[in-house]
Amino acid sequence: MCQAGCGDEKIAGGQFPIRCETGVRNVNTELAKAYEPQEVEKRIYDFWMKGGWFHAEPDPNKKPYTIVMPPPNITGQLHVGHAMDETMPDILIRWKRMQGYSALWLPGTDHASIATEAKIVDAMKEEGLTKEDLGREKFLERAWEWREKYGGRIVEQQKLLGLSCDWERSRFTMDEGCSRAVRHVFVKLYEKGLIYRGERMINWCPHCKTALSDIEVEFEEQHGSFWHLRYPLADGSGYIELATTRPETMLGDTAVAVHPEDERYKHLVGKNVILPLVNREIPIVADEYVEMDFGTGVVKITPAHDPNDFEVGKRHDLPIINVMNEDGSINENGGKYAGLPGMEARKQIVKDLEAGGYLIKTEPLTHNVGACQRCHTVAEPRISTQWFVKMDSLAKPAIGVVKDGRIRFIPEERATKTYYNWMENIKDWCISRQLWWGHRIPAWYCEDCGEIVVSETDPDTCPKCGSKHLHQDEDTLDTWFSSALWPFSTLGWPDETEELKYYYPTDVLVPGFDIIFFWVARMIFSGMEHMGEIPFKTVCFHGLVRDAQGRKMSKSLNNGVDPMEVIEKFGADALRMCLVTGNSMGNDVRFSDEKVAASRNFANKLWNAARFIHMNIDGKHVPCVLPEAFSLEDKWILSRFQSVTKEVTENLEKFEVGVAASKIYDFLWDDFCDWFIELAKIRMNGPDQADAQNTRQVLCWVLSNTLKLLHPFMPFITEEIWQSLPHEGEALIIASWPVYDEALHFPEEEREMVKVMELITAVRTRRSEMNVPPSRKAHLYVETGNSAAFEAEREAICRLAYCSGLEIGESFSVDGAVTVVTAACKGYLPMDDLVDKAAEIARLTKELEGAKKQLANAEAKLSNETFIGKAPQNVIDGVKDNAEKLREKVRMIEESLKAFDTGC
RNA sequence: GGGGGCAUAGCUCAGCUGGUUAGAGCGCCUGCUUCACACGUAGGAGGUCACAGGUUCGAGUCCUGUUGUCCCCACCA
Repeated sequence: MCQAGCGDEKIAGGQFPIRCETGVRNVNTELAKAYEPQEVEKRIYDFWMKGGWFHAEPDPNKKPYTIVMPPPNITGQLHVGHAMDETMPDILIRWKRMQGYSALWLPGTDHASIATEAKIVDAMKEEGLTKEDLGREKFLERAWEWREKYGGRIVEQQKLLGLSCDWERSRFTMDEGCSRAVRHVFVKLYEKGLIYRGERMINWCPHCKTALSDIEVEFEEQHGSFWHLRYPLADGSGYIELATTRPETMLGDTAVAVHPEDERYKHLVGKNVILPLVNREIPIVADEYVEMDFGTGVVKITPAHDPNDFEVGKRHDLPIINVMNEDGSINENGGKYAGLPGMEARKQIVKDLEAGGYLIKTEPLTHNVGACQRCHTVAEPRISTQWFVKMDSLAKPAIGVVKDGRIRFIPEERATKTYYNWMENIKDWCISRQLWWGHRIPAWYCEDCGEIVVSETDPDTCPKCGSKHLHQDEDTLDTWFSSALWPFSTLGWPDETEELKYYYPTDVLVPGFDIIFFWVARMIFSGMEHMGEIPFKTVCFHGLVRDAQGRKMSKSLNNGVDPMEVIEKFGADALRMCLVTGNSMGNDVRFSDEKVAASRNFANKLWNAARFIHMNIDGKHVPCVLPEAFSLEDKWILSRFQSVTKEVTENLEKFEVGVAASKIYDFLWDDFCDWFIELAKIRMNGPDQADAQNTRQVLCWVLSNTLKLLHPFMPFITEEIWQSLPHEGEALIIASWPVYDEALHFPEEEREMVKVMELITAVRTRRSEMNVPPSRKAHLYVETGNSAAFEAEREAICRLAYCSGLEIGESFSVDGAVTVVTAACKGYLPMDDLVDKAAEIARLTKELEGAKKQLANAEAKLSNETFIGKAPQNVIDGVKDNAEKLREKVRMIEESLKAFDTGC
């Protein structure tokens, strides 16, 4: 309980004493010298949860501010990339919440159809089970169990990171509402003719046994072979030579193509060749797709297993022979090779070709091979019946809203170019997957009349023939089909909820660059199509988090960083701060323990500043309000605080989160701790009780308000300390964000204080250069035309510049003294025994040269008429001021040198 | 093949629409058992802002080219 009996209770277990409105506090002993985040973070998070401050409701008196979380996959646990995904928005949300917005930070998880299914299949393998053994229903039961287990774990980890999400509104891409939205969209697009089913060339993963969209295929450089083959002409007049990287596909060859202009082969066009091993007669066709310069200029055409060949096949009306099973093995069309797995077939076919004399040579070749994004199995192009979204009409408005600036990308140029490039060349989106875990396609086939029924509700009868024999399409939807609806499906769409009206469109999205096509682009066209409105106003792309050597984090390198370990070791605040300081949007970030340690040190610095203040206010009546009267340094720190408040707010508005963080860091460490606290010590130990009290109040006020600025970045430690200081209001998380106050801006006093600080630094530097220990004090004479600031800070100068005494005046003549010169004054330190006159003269001469050079520079500028004519006034004034200072400095140095000459 | 990023101190990186003397963290060197903090404090060394041109009164910043490096898209069998 508070000594003053105000009844205020402490947040259980805090290291600091009770919080208290009156400012009277218990005297605290035995505070840990180093900040220990583990205990604090847990307790503070509970405190926030109990306070209900993460929850947002539509409120007509407030402006909405919305961020939806990129839903992490439920495949496992959080990695440091997620920490990046989530820290940035959490900073923005906490900031906006403090600014009084109804700030909604909407979390959730993604069912991640293919990724999750693959994991479950792997896990089942260990039990010796396959999907088919279990059957669809049992498999889905397992999947939901998986979701319970891992979805929950992710949320726990996000809480440890300090995310201030509205957990009550947490969503899952396969929950009831999202599933309804998915069906609604599917039916709507189908009815508009924007979803169709058809037989097309698609990418197929033989391992996952499903179709993939184009962007789910990643090209990897592989070392392979280039087999040069000879196909005999049917008329026995010779051979035609060609080369291939996939000899097994020859089983499905239905032609050989050459370029129509190729003189070497013109005479052969129209003739036939005998396909070796298969003995099928296939034509030689002419097609411009063939590049004359590559290989022999002859291409074998396999329309069923190559997208280009498929096109050639269409142009020449070639038969399509599918020779591959779902698992990549050769099917019955492969004759004697039927049943062989792809690689086996390749080996056997090469062997047989060689034996038959059809193999000319084998060359090594590095080429790009498409692989499944999930399992990295080589993807096979394959003809198959799938569902597609027709893209061209959807892409147009999605390009438009970025072009006209309704949606802004950051970094702008880089992101928009990438986006346009993709959107403008977009192909139809293959959305069906031969998987079980996901949204099942809402299409039913009538077994009697063949009618396809696409419906939001499960149909009983065929609307065409009335048959009851309907079966649902076996396939599920691409996992991104549901995440594309995330910004509005999570707000209740297709219902017209209050939330949807209030919070949509959302404000910012903070995704990684890697999902610009998968997710960002698709949300944009979905938002436009279904809501008629953009899904978000700004997209801030962040870069990749790399390891200390700059390598991509990957399982194979085992260089991934577990954010939970980092939090355990350094604290969540340190991790969060580390992820944003010194970074700019869109650029990759290197992660190292040293970097987190730097942020941890900052937390500790803050902790100790608070500890110092507690040592001075505990047990005393210190309200956290500004005093009536300010000293020079009070005005200086308050004025600095105003500037920082203004700048940090502006930086956040421009999403310059890294710059904002460094400004708070510098202010707190350099200005507040290294200068203001040091100055405060003098005043609080001095005889002037009123001034000592004022000092305490200013210390409290500045720290308390700086905590507000820092809170979005380092929420835990700031809340902990803020609660321990005299404060108004329940919690820092809902305190008002500081607003720039002109009444507390003192530019003149700031400049005066800087003069004093420059003198102190100059003296310290000179002493340090001469290796004088702080214990050895020296008298200081300060020569200045304007003594007010130096007089006001007399005590400070003595203490911080290690003076035994201080005299301030217009002119001194001091023998055997070390001289320091700043822009505003000259100081003498009589240290006869330490003064090496020759060295002093050399040093002063060097300094004079430097000053003269700078002065000449400035004067040259000022005498340049075009500069005066064209440069803005503030720049000219700056140069003028600087020249004036330099002239004074030159004069003072010259004077000192003269004194040495005359020996006085 | 097309597009883009990056190149600034020993290392990792900031540097907004061009504007006074280019900054930070870490590392390094030198003082300091100063009554918040050695996860500290006070100083110091260290940069031709990749290279070559150009625009401008003025360029780390804008333009062109060159080199190195990384990424994205396309996918020549």
